[in-house]
Amino acid sequence: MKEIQIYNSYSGKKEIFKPIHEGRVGMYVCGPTVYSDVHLGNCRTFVGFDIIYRYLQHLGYKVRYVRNITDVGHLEGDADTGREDKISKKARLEQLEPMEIVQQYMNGFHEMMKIFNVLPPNIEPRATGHIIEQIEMVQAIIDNGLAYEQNGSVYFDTLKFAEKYGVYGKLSGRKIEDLLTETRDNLKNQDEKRHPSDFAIWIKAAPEHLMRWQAPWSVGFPGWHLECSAMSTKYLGEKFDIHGGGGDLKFPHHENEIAQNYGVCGHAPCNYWMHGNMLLLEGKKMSKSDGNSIMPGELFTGQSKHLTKAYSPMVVRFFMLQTHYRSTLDMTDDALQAAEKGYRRLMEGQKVLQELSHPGNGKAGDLDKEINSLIDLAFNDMSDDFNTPKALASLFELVTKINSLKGGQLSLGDVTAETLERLKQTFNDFIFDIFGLLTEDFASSGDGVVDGLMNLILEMRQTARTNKDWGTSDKIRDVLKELDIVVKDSKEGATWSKA
RNA sequence: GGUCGGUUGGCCGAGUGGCUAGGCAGAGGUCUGCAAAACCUCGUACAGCGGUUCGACUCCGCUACCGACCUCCA
Repeated sequence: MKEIQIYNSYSGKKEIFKPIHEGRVGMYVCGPTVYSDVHLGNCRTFVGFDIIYRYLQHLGYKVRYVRNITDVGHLEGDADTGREDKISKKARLEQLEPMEIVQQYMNGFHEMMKIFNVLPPNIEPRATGHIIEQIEMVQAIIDNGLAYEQNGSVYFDTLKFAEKYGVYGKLSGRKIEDLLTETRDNLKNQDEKRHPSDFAIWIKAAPEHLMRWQAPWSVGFPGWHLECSAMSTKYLGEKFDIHGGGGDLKFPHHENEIAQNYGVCGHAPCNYWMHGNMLLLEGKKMSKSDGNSIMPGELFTGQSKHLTKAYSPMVVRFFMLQTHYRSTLDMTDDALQAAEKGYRRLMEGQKVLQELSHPGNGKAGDLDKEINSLIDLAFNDMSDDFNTPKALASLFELVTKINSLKGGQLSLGDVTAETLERLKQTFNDFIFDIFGLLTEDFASSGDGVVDGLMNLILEMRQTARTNKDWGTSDKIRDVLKELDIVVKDSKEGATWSKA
């Protein structure tokens, strides 16, 4: 199997990927909290890990991909004062059952993932379905002396953890000494925690709190960080390969997750931590709570002050591929327009390629070699920490070759049949399997009537052209153009597409 | 304030101690009845100031600006 390198956020270095069990990968990615509609920033993370999932599978790994749904335990605002779970709050505001809220937004999330052609995970566990496991985990942490109970709530003892293992803060680059000195600044918070950095793993429910379960300490609900520890352990084991999520989850979420796993079994949950970078809008992180966000729906309709036109889901997906997952991506209308053109060029190249047929007796010269090395390069780039923009660059260079082969600037006689076949296979693999792009048929409305009419019109225009009746020919082209239909003439005849 | 990251041509975005990223836009050309498409050629970009080096956009330091995290966040 091809060797790949992964940037490990925990070590801060690229490392050669070695799965725990040969040929298999266990991957856990933090999913959304379903208390409102997903925005585009959320989508970027899941598209990013979708590509990783797809590429690992393409390489032949058997991947168990677990992505959770957070449907309880995610506290609003300051956990010390607010004490209200996001779902619960939304339910109260909207006078709905919490599960109704969860269902509504979970459905919306799934729909959006489908629109972006994000593959569903193998397991999509929900926090509320794993309360027992979480309670057991709390108990285990208490038994190991790393958590304490206070008035029915249970807190993780970060100081003890830091003393015992010395790793608290490593993922997010925090220093334990800083945590210690924090104490005096926080005396004002007359809360139940022994130390400000301690965090709740079980929370006693206030009387008005809707989501609640019976536990040894109180009737309450689990802390946010706990679910991921419990569910990843349940489905992937105490130690698995890759844990991913958005970069904004590093602290406190992932840091605390690591602490919890140590608290239960004395070691970290996974070997590789991967974090996707943020999607920016107007140079600032896209964030719902700051009001700086675009919803996918706004993008698809173009109904946003940030946009001049609508963009299709695949254009957006392509747009995301043009940037490495670890870089921030600034979304602008200009950039989307460029992506749209690029996406179409790539897909058109793919179409042209698949229509090429080899005349036989091709020779393996420089062109042949060049094509093969561009293909190799594309795979090597993907294997180097999933460098999609670089792989894409190679594909675009190949698109130029493909167009030249079609246009006659290059000859298929200089390419072997095997190479052409390999090229076709590579494009299919990359575009559909790895990048997960879908064809948006610009040359068809999906409506047989329109296609039929268009064929008729183009035939009539061809007749006019044959008779050198340029007036008629150009009129047809001009009128179609006003209808946003572009006619392209070539040696084989005219084709059309929507602008 | 603390920690970390970034600053690449008109725009978006890779990457490298000396060798073309790529996409979009722009200029010229080929093809074409014209146009579109396609193909070819082109701009010679790496925040600023120092340093290391035969050589730095790439390494080091300082400065400026931007961002992320330190609260809930993908």
